[in-house]
Amino acid sequence: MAEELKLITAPELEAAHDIFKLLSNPTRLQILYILEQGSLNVGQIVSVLDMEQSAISHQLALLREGHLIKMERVGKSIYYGLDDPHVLDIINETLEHVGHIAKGQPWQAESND
Amino acid sequence: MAEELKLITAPELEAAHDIFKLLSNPTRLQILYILEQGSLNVGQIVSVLDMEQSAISHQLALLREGHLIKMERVGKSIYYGLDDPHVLDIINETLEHVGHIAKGQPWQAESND
DNA sequence: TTAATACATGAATACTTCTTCATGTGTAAA
DNA sequence: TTTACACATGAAGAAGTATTCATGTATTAA
Repeated sequence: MAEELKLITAPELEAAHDIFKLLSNPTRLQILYILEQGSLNVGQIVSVLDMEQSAISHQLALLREGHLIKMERVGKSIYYGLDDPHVLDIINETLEHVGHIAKGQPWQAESND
Repeated sequence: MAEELKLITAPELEAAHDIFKLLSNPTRLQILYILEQGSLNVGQIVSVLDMEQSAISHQLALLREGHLIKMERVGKSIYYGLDDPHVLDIINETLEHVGHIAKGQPWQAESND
């Protein structure tokens, strides 16, 4: 009957779900991607992504609540940086994965570019 | 000014978003997790996850449209299997990641909270 | 203290998603 | 050709999500 199937445990499922929910948004993906390249303040993130400050702040709050980023006030501005670099491994692995699809290439044989 | 920031390209962003959307659901995560252990028909998936057949079928349709699973009819039943084993790497990496959190372990043994 | 800057946050709205219920479709057995 | 079984699919409602608008808060300068 093949009843020896393993399931994801409830706490792991919930934690994984929380992470994937945070990653399932283009704005948050870009924020994490650029923060991997260095900490930025809100104004810089806003201008790089060319979005409204309020929209960025709301997304930053979600990422902060999920412990994926951390904030640090410096004078009047607030700098954000990655708090959990490991999630970038997940993002980058996914980007490599979809890179092949987006370029219409087969699964392996990345080669040039 | 740090204007040499790299952004995720639009097609990659869209593709990554599509994948993370599919992964940001507990039912779909469990489905992918058990299908990694072997192909199953719908009735088996329903009984393992203990959910309504219609709910499972809807989620299977989404995973199928996203090319993460494939179906094969055998008699009256339809068997589903992974179509993109690479996404399981992403899921498993995430599960390992959250495993540490769920078990209350530090990221790299920084200090004992 | 007042004003300006940088950012956070609550409310409202449009949009998306998940589940359930009802029904449709394909296959096999009678 | 009926009937039963296994599964898909459309519609509807509830719940969650993202953005905008308006406003609040912390910091610095005047």
